[in-house]
Amino acid sequence: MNPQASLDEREQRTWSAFVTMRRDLEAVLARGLAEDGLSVSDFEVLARLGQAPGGELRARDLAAAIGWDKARLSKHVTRMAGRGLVSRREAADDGRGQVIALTAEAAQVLVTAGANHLAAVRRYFFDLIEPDELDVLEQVLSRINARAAEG
Amino acid sequence: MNPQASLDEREQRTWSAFVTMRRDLEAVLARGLAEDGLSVSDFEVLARLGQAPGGELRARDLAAAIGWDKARLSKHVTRMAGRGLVSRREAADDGRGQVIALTAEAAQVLVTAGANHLAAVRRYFFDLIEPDELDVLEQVLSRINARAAEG
DNA sequence: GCAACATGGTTGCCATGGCAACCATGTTGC
DNA sequence: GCAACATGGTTGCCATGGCAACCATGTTGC
Repeated sequence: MNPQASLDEREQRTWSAFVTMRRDLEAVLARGLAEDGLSVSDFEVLARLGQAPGGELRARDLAAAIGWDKARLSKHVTRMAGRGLVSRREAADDGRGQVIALTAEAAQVLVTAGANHLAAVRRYFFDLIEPDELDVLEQVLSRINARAAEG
Repeated sequence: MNPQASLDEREQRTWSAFVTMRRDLEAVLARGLAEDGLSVSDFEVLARLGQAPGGELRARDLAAAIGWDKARLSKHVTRMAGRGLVSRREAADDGRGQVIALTAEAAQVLVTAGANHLAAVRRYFFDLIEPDELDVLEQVLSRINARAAEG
């Protein structure tokens, strides 16, 4: 049985294109970041820290901001700390808490990698979308995210 | 430095929504498949085999069809075979080749899981997209995929 | 002010995935 | 018909990620 039997032909085509896009766009962006020595996950962490005041965040808040499980963040931060990209210290106001901070080295890496990544996002995404198409995309994305969030 | 500095506000918002969508839609679909005992990867393999004549494909062709590295397929098929979802045999016409086939049990699982997955794809994706928006999406996806393919 | 509960993080276990090395079989050019 | 190359798969190594169990610290209700 064809599991897509009750999608019409156009929907099947679109869904298949969507699945391909998810895979290939991710791959192309990952390759770009890899040239600066970062994985997509590394970059998510660094970019978020870079946006935070002082370049640091509570682990809890960082995890929430990038949508990760706390276990995933804990383990990833351990690896990144080993590479000198982040540092950890205890939270002043909560005996359980950890504050994760960008290192000076990571701040440098982020400048370069961020610029390159941005160029890639332009090249592989925004350059291919007309303004009126972007309107549509925004609408659709917001509906999809709302529904996914409600479960 | 904010790595998104040269995206305008609307682009930043859209990109952020896009990243969220990739993560959350994937997660919601994965949870659905998990209820039928399958991972997204399992389902990709089974669905493709289910579409093939006789429910079987050369490993090489299966990997190409779902866009996987041959090593990834090899290892995943080993695990799936261990769970009784696929079987392996040598290709008649190529001493190097393996033919991967759906088992009878997997064909059953695929009927149920396929229907459930399809319902989820409707609920979390197509139900939220108007026909004219689907046109736009198709166009944009095809451009993005073409560019990602050219590198 | 203490028991019950909530929150923040870490660790272990297991499945997953990328990449390179490897091995075996096929194919090609001469 | 053989050397060089190509193709098809498997394995090893390492990083990654989900989930549950666990431990420590905070908070709440009484």
